[in-house]
Amino acid sequence: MTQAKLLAAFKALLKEERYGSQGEIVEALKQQGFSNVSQSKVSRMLSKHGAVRTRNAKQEMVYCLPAEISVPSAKAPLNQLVLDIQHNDVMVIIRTSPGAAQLIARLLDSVGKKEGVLGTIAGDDTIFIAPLKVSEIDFTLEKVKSLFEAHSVVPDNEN
Amino acid sequence: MTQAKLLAAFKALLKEERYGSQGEIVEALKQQGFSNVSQSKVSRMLSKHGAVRTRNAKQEMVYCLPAEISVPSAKAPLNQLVLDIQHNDVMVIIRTSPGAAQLIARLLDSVGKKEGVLGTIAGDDTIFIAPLKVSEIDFTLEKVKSLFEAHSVVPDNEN
DNA sequence: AATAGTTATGCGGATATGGCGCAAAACTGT
DNA sequence: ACAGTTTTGCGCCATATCCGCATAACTATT
Repeated sequence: MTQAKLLAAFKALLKEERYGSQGEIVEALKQQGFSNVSQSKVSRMLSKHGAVRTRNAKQEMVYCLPAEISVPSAKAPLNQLVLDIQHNDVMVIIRTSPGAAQLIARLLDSVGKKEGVLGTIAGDDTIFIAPLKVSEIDFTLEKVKSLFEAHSVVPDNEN
Repeated sequence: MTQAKLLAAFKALLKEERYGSQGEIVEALKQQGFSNVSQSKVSRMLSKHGAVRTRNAKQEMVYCLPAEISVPSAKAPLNQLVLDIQHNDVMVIIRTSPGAAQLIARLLDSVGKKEGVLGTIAGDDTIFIAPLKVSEIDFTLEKVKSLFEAHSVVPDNEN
């Protein structure tokens, strides 16, 4: 859905740490083709995601996401524990909130081969995922991402 | 709320392992004063909570809850990881889904003294909680319970 | 303190989500 | 095949969330 893409773009913008007003964010998003963005919507997105206004390297006041949500709330969904999904040619690496890696890894193990996950190993806040086939790591990556990214489509639920 | 009470009563009934049909469950719940229960509702509650039909000690087919929800879903709230809260005179003990103890303990630490939590130590699926004051452990217990038992609805069904 | 730029929010309407009863279909064991 | 039991599609309703609009609140500067 476009909603998920908007969110991704939104977060990416914040990561750049160079937008000083909500108006600029609206502008940037529209530039990317998102038409349904208004200042009030951006305001709400910002507060919803706990964004803060801080000074970047140039001493400008800019919006950014807090480095790390140290402690999620009791009613937050589990996928919020997944902070980042990286990969190289042969494995996928997930960073999680501190202490959540074991749990998330267990979840990944449970979906297992259907999602292209051969196995996982988890520390405190990091998980290594071995893809079922190294040559098809893109498949694994996509499956893993869709599992955690904000309300993805869940296309296959069948045994 | 009555909804929460219904759920609690429902789970309690299943724990007894002596109800062999959905009709019996409806009957038992009505007996307890819940009027808004229908067979189809029970059917949906059962599947939503992953109840299974199994044989009890008397070899009768009865409904019961699986011993342990091994892996929660990605969009389930964190409080669903808390499976049980016990206590004695001097400490509170929480059991969690496997691998979730570290995470939940961290959450408890973050609420800290305000909620009567002096400190925690966590293994894989168990947490020991030291109350701020042993003499006021009831306070701690209540706070901890309310933190997680807000509502234990499981938004988890697919297939 | 006035001002201009920026942000938060109350309001009302639009959507999305989830729960529910009904009834019929599907299933189960005998 | 049958009677009891369970599931499920459908439509309806309650609730929650989202959103644009307009305006109030706020901030920094002068």
